[in-house]
Amino acid sequence: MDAPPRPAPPPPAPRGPATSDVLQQIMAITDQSLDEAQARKHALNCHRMKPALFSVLCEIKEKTAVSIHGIQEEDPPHAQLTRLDNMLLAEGVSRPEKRERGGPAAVAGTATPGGCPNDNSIEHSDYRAKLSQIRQIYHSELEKYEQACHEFTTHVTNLLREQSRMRPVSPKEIERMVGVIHSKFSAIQMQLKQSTCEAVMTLRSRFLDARRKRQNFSKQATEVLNEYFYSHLSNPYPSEEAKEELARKGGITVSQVSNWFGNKRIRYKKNMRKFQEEATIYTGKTATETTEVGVPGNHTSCPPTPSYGLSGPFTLTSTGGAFLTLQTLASLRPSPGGASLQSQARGCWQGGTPPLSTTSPAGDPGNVTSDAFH
DNA sequence: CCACATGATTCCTA
DNA sequence: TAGGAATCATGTGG
Repeated sequence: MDAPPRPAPPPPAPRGPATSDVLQQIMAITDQSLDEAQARKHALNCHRMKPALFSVLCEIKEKTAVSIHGIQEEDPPHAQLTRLDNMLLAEGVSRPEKRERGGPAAVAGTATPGGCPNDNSIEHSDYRAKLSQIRQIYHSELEKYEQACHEFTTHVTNLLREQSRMRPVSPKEIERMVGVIHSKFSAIQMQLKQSTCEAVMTLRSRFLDARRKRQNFSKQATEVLNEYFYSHLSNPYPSEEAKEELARKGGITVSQVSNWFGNKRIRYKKNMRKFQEEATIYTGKTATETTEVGVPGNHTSCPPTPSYGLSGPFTLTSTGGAFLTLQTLASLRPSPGGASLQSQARGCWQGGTPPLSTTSPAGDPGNVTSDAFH
């Protein structure tokens, strides 16, 4: 039935027998020891028929390679990678660590007008430290991956080049292999980027977005704010400059100053009786300071908000205990020059309506202390 | 644990 | 857009 395959059919082509001979030798190599194989390899390399055989193999390879080409490539995870990259860039992770304004000074003077909206002094610096940690880890890992990728690529390329002496390996094939390696490594990189993004997000939610996480202000901050508040009781609307100054002095942010004044005004108005004692303390305090420094109403000595002007009501309130009486007095006082700014302001803000535009905090610093004009 | 104090946020208005 | 009012959530003292 089945005739055994003929060992060597005599093909007409002149190189027929030679080819099969070489092939047989190749096959035999696997059965031999390493040294033997090495010697055989060398012999094969020097064989006069080697170039011919090689070209045949190349031809076959060329044909099969086409079908392989179609299979590879065409996977666009680029979109996600771009997203991750953008995210990391936006979070400041991708950048190699940017130095922010003055190191230690940044803690003391955190009032940074026009700064980042989340500039919450200590907490923010803590956040930055953690972010910096993440950044460092990210970059070191990235570097490791890149190095590994490079090493592996070089290794594989060398291997293929080495092999190209034995079998047909086109430069294109090497290129393709390098591409495969790169895509594998970039998949790993993507994972790294993804987990870094997650870490940053967690950090954000823990620090910056923890809205309700609050800390009571330092004593100094509270004092600075209270002093300003009670010395400008007739118009407790600090200008932007005044806020900045208060923020600087209290080691808090401008928005915190705004919050504080907003809360204070409303709580004071709601329960003046409760704040009476506090008012006495601060007005008394400012009074002494006034005599000491000689700049009433400006115990915070904020240059941009020269609330000089021996504010009528303030001068009076500075006598201490007569606080409520003074309020009444102030509101009843006829205003010289027609515009009873202070009574207006006072009447307004305590009466539940916002201050008139004439005394609006948006005005120049001088207006803030409109009570100082009398 | 509770009540109160207080900083922060949200919504609304002028 | 700043400020008022209400509310939330945390800190703090008893």
